[in-house]
Amino acid sequence: MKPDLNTAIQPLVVGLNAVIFAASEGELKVLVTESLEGGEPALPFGPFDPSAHRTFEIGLREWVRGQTGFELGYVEQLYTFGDRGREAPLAALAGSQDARVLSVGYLGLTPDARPLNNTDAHWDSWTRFFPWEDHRCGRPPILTKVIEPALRSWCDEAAAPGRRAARFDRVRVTFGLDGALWNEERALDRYELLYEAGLVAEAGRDRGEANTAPDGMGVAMASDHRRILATALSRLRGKIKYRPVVFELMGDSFTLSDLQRVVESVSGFPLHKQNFRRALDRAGFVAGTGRVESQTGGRPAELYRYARENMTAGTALGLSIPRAKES
Amino acid sequence: MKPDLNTAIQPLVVGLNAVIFAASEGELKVLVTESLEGGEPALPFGPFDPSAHRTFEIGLREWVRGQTGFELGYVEQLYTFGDRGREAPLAALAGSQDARVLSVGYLGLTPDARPLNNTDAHWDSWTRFFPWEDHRCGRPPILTKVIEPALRSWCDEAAAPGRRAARFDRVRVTFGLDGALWNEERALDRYELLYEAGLVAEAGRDRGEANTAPDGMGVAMASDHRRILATALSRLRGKIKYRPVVFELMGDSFTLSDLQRVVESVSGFPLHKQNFRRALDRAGFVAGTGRVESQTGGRPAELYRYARENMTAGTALGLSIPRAKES
DNA sequence: CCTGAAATGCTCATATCGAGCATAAGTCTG
DNA sequence: CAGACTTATGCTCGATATGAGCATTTCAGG
Repeated sequence: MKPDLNTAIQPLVVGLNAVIFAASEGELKVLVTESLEGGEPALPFGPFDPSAHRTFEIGLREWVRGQTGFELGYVEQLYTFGDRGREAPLAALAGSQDARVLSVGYLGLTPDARPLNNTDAHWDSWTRFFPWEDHRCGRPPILTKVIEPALRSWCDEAAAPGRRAARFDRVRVTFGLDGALWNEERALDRYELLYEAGLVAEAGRDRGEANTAPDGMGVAMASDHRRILATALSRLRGKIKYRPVVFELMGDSFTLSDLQRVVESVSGFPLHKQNFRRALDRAGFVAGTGRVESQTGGRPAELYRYARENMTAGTALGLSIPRAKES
Repeated sequence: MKPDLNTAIQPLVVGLNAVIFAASEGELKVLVTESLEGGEPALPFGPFDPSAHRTFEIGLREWVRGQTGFELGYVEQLYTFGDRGREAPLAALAGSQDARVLSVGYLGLTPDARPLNNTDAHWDSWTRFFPWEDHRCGRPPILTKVIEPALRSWCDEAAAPGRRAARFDRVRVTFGLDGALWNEERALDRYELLYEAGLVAEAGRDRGEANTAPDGMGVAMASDHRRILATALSRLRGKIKYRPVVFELMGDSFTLSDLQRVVESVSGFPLHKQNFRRALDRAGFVAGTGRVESQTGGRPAELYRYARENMTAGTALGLSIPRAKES
């Protein structure tokens, strides 16, 4: 086990990918750019310049500031993507056809979808890319009508009966079929399974084959960006339950319904309002400000703020997500 | 936001670091090597060769197999470390003094601490590196006698009173002082705080200054390897609660006490035996095999196995960790 | 056969969770 | 302006989960 660090033979290029989420009007939005040749939307992507940046995070914040004109708040590293093949569309841009492109994905959160001083980029709802993940108005029809049957027949395509059973079991847990529960945190697993089954456009594209994806399976993204986005969504959905990160998406003051709408938009599920509020103040996450918001269409709602000061206690740091039964 | 991917000016080298955990005799062990010049133990480290390896994970599994002669089971990416300065001790080994070294850290789990066909590497208990994290026999004396007072005076050293309060608040939540609870998942935060406060040997070493670390603060590791190890421990401690990963550390059959000892060794806390068992079978994680283990020193214990088949149901995927009061 | 050591079984008070009814306080409509 | 409608907010109730600890079982060893 002696370290034997050879200098890489194939050139390596390292980039930074950012999945930047913001909430606007109770919807979780993601920053995407549409400038690539292929016409496919992409995530903001920037080079990592080792001579200029002391750390990844500093580099990331710097080019986000430069490109969009705003400052990132919460930032966390997601994953480093380095599979061969992912570079093809990007290496061309880098000018070095033969370079292996690694990219370090970051998740960034910012309170509201600010206007951008750059015209290629815009805020887009994540549901455009993962329509099957949005259960706020009940189980999405695409799941029942298209995805389930397609996955079942994908299972049957497997050669051996054992492999068929294994495939089906995976489908079952991942998509919550036949009595299993839909786990919103499994967004990445679902995307990967759909990719494997050839049900998203990237699958055919990456293999240079014809597109076998049905209609309605969301918008394909450049390179493996939709996978990175799925990683970010999964991570955010999980994190929200054990760290008070939602508040990074909220402004200084908000109504509890605003907060609930954002959490619903993140998790993709409708929540039980009263229980959500009970959990909130049991945990001491928020404090009332005394002011009210009257444009609610009903009784005015009190404005709350994030109670940072309470968070130092040994209390739970996560939000409970009490799902409501139906939309 | 046009992608503007310059080829890096400073050479980049990417390595893979593995934190490989195994359980042996109810203790969580980590694979370390002692071969570096500095005399400091290090984590297994291998080059990532982009021309040979299609993915990081394949590369990792391959050199672990080559170096140690065994196959990794569960593998998960931890974090990519790329701060400037971390490379100094490693670049020398790589032969390129000026290269920037990134390393992708991986966590690997394997059922038991197998003998190695390589003599530099050996299995070591993690407690050697983080003695303050082991609360199985009560709060470790080093915390009360050394760390707490040192951290309190570090807080007082801060210039402004506001900064003092901020420091203290951080210390308080991180180390569970003054009524706050000790959260075992914060192992990384604790290590980072100790580093900042100059209480671990790496702090002085990295700044080229004298060692200000008190005795008993665990064994320093090469480069930022102790930080990587802390990352892995934190991740494992968290993961164990919401994915059935402990079983990756167990053999085919085990007694419930074996399982409990491993969980205790991971979390660093003694567990309430009866409640631990109740939680286990409520979740359906394990199934009895009918066989018994008689070398227990008391009533023989039934041997159990991991009930993979139950895991497909929509049940909770995490282990509950019901702490016992005292050792 | 008695004793100590674990393993295993069971109970009880308390906290938490899921569900839903009831009331309050605005806007909107005729 | 009254009544309908909408959203906010308060509260209750039964089902479950959790923390704590007592009791019983089943072995090894003297």
